[in-house]
Amino acid sequence: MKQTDQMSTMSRRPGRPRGGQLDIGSDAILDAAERVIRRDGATASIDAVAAEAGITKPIVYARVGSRAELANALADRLASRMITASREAMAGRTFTRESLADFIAANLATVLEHRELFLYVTGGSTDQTALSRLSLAERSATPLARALERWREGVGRDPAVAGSWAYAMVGTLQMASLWVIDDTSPDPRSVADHLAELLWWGLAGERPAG
Amino acid sequence: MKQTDQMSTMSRRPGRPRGGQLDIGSDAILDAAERVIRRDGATASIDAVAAEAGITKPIVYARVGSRAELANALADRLASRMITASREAMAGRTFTRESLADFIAANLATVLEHRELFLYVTGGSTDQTALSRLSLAERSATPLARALERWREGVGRDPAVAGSWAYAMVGTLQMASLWVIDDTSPDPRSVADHLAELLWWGLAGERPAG
DNA sequence: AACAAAAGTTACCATGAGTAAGAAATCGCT
DNA sequence: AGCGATTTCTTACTCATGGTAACTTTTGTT
Repeated sequence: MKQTDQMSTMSRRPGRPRGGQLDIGSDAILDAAERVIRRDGATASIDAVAAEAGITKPIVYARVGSRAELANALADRLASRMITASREAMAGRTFTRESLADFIAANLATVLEHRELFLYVTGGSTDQTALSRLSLAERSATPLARALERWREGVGRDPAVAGSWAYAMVGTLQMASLWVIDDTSPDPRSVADHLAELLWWGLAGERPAG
Repeated sequence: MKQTDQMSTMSRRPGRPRGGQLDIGSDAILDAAERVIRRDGATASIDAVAAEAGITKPIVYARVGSRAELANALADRLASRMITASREAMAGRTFTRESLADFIAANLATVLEHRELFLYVTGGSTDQTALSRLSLAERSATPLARALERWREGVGRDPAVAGSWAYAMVGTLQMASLWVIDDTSPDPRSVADHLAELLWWGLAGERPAG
């Protein structure tokens, strides 16, 4: 135990480390960022992330880039978890109003599991441009839009609505997530049912008889 | 013209001003904030707002409060403009799919008129809690929820969906606004038509015959 | 006239993003 | 092997900004 660089709380000496390079890649930094955000909330600083990863700030910049790029990478992770949860909820099921409600509920549940991370990636810093604030949205909306396009073509209806519908659903989910997180809403399952009730008839493309 | 405090670029001397008090209220400060945000974008600082109003930072804090409270007050203004635009678009019309599309288009147009202000109030600073990020949403969602509740009761259907539906519509509008602002979307009128197509059948509460 | 209260500006502090400068290891060339 | 160039870190800094304390001038009160 005479080695001094075993503990993550130890500070390394300056200069190139023995062995040529630290084995801390961007994945480990993103893991550390998630831990810090979960612990300290969405105000987590880059310094705190670096400390959690056992490194210093300039390494964070070297590995993952600026704060906006960090948020972007974390948005990717959160989006892929939401997509995974959605797929599981829909796996092998036909598209019905019930499965739509379960799809929405799965997304709300995933956001609730990652409350602070969601606030971090959607909150963004003030200087984030409109484009960068679309990042999380795009990651979810683009595959959704593709799926809607194919389906609309399949049922012989105009596929041009797909993009708007995908962003509408993502916006609905984001706002509903915020509402649920804030705890002024009914329970998530009810919200999911209500949203499915709203969206189902339009999505299904069926029409009143009259 | 021998007075020295005519120009807004002049700096006043310290101490209580002659006459007892400056005649700059919170409205004038909010006006200044809107000008600065329109000119400099959503990154406008409190100092810049104060300078535009011809005063200094502590006065901004005395009159309107912290940055979050400033954003809140500006959110009120933007929300009331959107509500006004909506009312004008819907005035004296029955609720049809066309009027719904016009309602959505009016909201998108208002956001496009106040592009940077919209980004300022929805973007928020990193430390804003979930609750404060709901502020603009709440202001639009609450009256909308009331209207939906009354209408659902009127047609004899469960009014419990009103809250969820209101937040869904606000979320849809916010995300669509962001997409349209970012200029990667189709033209706003098409987006409005697509969104109306999605939402109309659920809102109308009509059902397929089969 | 003297003093307290009010209402500003200036000057400051704290924090945090991002970067330049310095230190210790490795690599490459003779 | 020896030694400078390069790499890869940490430290230490700059800069911008939200927020506040300290100071200054006018007004009101006794």
